Amino acid sequence: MKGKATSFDIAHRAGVSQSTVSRALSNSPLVNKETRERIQQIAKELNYKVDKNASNLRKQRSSTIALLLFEDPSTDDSQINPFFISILGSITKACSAANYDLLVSFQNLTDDWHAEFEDTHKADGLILLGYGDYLDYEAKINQLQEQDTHFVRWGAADPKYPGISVGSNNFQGGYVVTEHLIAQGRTRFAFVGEADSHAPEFLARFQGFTHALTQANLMDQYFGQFDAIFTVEAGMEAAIELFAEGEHPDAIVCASDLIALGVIQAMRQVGLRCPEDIAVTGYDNIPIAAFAEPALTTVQQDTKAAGVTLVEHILKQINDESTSDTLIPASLIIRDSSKPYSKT
Amino acid sequence: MKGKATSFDIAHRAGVSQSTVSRALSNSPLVNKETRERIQQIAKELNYKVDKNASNLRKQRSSTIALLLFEDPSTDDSQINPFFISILGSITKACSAANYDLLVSFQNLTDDWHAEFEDTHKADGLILLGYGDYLDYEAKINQLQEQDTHFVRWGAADPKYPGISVGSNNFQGGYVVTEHLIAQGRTRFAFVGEADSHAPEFLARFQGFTHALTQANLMDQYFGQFDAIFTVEAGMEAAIELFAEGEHPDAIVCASDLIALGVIQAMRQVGLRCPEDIAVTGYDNIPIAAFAEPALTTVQQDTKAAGVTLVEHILKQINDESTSDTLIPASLIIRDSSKPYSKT
DNA sequence: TCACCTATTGCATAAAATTGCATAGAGACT
DNA sequence: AGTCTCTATGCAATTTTATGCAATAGGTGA
Repeated sequence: MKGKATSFDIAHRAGVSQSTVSRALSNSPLVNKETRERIQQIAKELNYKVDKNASNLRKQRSSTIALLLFEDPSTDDSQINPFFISILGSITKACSAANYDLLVSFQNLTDDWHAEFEDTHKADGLILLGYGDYLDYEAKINQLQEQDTHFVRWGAADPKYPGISVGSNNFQGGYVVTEHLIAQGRTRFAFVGEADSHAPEFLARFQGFTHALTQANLMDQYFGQFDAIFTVEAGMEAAIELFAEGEHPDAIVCASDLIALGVIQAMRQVGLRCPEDIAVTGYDNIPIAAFAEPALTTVQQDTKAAGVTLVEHILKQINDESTSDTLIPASLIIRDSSKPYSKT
Repeated sequence: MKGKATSFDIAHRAGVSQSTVSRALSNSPLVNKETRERIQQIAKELNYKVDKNASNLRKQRSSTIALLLFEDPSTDDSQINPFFISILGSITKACSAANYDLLVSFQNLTDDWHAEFEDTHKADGLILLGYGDYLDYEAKINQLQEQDTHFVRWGAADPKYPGISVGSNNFQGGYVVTEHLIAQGRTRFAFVGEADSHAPEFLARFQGFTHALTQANLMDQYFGQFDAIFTVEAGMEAAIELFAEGEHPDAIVCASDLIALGVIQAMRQVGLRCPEDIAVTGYDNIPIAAFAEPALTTVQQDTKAAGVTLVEHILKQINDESTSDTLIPASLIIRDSSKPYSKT
């Protein structure tokens, strides 16, 4: 009774060999239905659970995947991007649906994470999650590839890096929100948010934005792009700089919801109204967006699909099936901050 | 060369036995310094990593702890309470500092999680995280206890449940924020947020609130407590109900930041100003709180300490040291929404 | 010289499951 | 009866590491 029961204990009680127990518990057709049920019954009575370590050791796979989250070291520890949290939720669910466990690790970029997980058989594959240039660590990615480690990374496909990626279609997101503003009658646009290779997500949104403007022949009234990292403060500062120019646009597309909230805050300070004077849009659909004043029009990334797809891809790799880069479409959420003039 | 190197490969190259390799790599003093260094050198060259499964099997412990997050099934999948996310970040760091891995699992309350982790040797201990009444599942907690599973739960100490707990001092948090408002000259108080055993955290905040009022002899001007779950919408609805009574308080203490934002929203709709007419305070210090209009006075829970303490406790249990329930103090963050009348 | 001690190292085993191969028994067909 | 097939089961090897115990070598003191 003392100590956990092993398959031998069950074998003894059932009067069969231990191997039969193992087979019965994995529902092998090799064992007679009645014996199987009897064994399963005894296992339940003894509250038996297979020892994962022994099982993994023998099978040479761990039924575990590791999630490595790379944080922007510039931000506060505790302020993890809510977007990743949301993906995290959907990843855990997809994993448990596939009977996989999930190891989570928040990395700082200096760790030698590249070999730790699959080499030690702690995990069968890795999911790499992070924004922007965490993949500067090209050498490590290359090493993963060389070691035949299974991994998927979050972000846009990039020929610079080996391995496959799953990402959100930021170009399309930037495009649809701009298209929407144009349809509402806006013509003089500005974009707030970094738009360089350092922040590829923001850059893609910006490119979708300019694509829509070009298509609508509005580039001659383009007000410009103003840098801002993804915080409220940065949005305020960028907007103040923008308004310092005297004239103002009638629509501002922002690279994130927090930036947009900062822009609206700054507008309030200089006496501009949203959406009457300037329409403002965000990106991410954070919980507060619906309750901002005015309610924020924004673009929502499908985090559920993102998580599920990431897990699907890594499982395929583990099973030696082929996969390819995937882009997940984003959807427009229309609220008050982009209402047309006429509504005033 | 093919396949990962094992300790036998190293033993072969170093011309020693496998046992010596094992000892050398764990820095055992039993092996000669030079041999040890030579072996470590070879291990590095071969890019050798101990197989966790074999090691765990032999040692009968996994150096892994499991984090079980219980969600409120009523809320959206992807909207995990940011407070828990923040704890999650600090837990992962505390774990990796202690050389433990972290398995994360989001549970729904129907799973039979109670035995899955420690029984299968996937983890040496469990951290149970969740709000309110997830512990209704008293039977399962009791079973954990009976099985001698190591676990710590988040929340207030509660004699009803076995096992130890680590929690935030919600009573003290509710008390200090109320005390602050009193010091600012407010006298007619209301509280918005559920205050029953279903939401023990909110209840404790409420009790801290009434304690402060009683101490200051302000209970005769008490406006009452209005139910609201932790969302913006709920806050708005509760405030509307509150204002329907004709007169209004001059201070509203809310059980969460989102509720407070809803209350302020509702005030704006009926033409009441914050803080000129009514001071409003929140709880949690969510990222948006500093940038709300007005900036929100709130109470911040020390998530870093929370994570570290949870991990400390579970490690102590694993090492058979004794631990006891712990309460972590919260701190007041003063911003504009609680400014005194005089400032108007 | 012998007994004994110390410092290292090797041997053998245990940890708990999975799985290829061998085999027993039952039934069928010649 | 002999052989063949098929199913269900058992045997034994395998996975990799950690560790108690034995063994060896070299030195020391009586």
